Amino acid sequence: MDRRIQRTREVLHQALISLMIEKGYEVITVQDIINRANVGRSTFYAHYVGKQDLLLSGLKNLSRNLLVHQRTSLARKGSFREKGFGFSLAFFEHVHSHRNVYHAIVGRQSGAVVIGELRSMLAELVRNDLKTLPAGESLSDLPKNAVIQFVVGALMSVVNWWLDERSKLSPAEANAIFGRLTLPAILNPEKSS
Amino acid sequence: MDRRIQRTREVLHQALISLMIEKGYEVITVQDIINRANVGRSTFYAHYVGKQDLLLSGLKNLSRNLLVHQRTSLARKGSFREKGFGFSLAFFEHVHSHRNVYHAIVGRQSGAVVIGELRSMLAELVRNDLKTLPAGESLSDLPKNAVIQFVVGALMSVVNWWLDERSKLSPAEANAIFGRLTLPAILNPEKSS
DNA sequence: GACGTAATGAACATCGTGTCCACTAACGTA
DNA sequence: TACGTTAGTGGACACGATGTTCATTACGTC
Repeated sequence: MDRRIQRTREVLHQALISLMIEKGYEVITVQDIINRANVGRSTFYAHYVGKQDLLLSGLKNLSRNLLVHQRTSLARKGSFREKGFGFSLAFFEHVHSHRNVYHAIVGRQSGAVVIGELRSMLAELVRNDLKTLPAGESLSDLPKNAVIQFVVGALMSVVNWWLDERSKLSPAEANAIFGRLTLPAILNPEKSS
Repeated sequence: MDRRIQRTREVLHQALISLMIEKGYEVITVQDIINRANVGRSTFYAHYVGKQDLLLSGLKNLSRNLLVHQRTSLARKGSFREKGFGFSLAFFEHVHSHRNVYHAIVGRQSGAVVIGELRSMLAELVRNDLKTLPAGESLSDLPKNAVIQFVVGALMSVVNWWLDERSKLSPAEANAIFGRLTLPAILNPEKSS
């Protein structure tokens, strides 16, 4: 691909991210972005239809990243009960290393779009993980979609809290809390031990 | 209070709600609202600073409503374990009777603001309810704020799913699912029976 | 080095915003 | 009922963001 295209897209993404950290996604205008990126107006529209388009194209990376982590985790030995969700630790680590951006995304004043996109991304991962549950190991009389939405909501909530607490805990610790909150509800208690 | 003021505010609220049902909150403009309400532009700005202000003032009703339900529930006899959260059934019922609006609010394309407001409202209620837990009856080594955020997230998730499923279940049934998903995590299992 | 494509920037019409003001209508009260 | 007060009206205005167009220039690629 033409280097000019790569450079332009890269600089636009960087501009968006730095602006999100400063003021939050919602209030950013296309004008802000092209000013920060030092790019012509018509150039922007030659690549993206608007700021939302630019944002979503950036989330593709995250998505690919998490899918890889999930796959390696699923490949490991051990039951679901022992491992928990395969992607969640990777997610907490990703949040941690990009916590500036996430703070702008998840917190107040930002990102119905982003959050919606994140949720449907995570829902996909949760659905994958739950598929590996042998029949009888889960409380399967709960509607599956309800469970998936529940797990995603719990994950977002813990992340939200974690970021608000200035991330005093490590990703692993936060992930453990997530597990303790969600696993009791979806695992069959009698089968334990 | 002057009748003209009451009428103007009422008609503006109605306009906002009907527009939210039609197109979702985000894309509504002040122009839309005053067209629908048939009210002068300057009149709108004499009452509210923008569409968000109008929206939030409408949420006050819901908030008062839920607080009342919670108080009557707390007054009833019975342990937390038996009753669950005092406000949640009332909330599911409120969602059910205004499901058109909630569908526009919770679903895609809408309401980072509304959702944020809802969350902090619900967080307040959850915090109240958790205060009634006698020491030792809960898994208190989990950070309290994490638990609160978790419960709120779970509630929003179940509501979200419930609305997406076209609300085939009754409010009571949805509330039961909510209870089964969240209570196991926050109640001390050994103390049961 | 020549060709093709990307970037530029300036111009433009359009739309929503928020404010202002002189005028009119409706209200509450004495 | 009459009167003073307050709310609503509608048109005008400046401003800023949007999204498109086009002729021109700069840059990669082969």
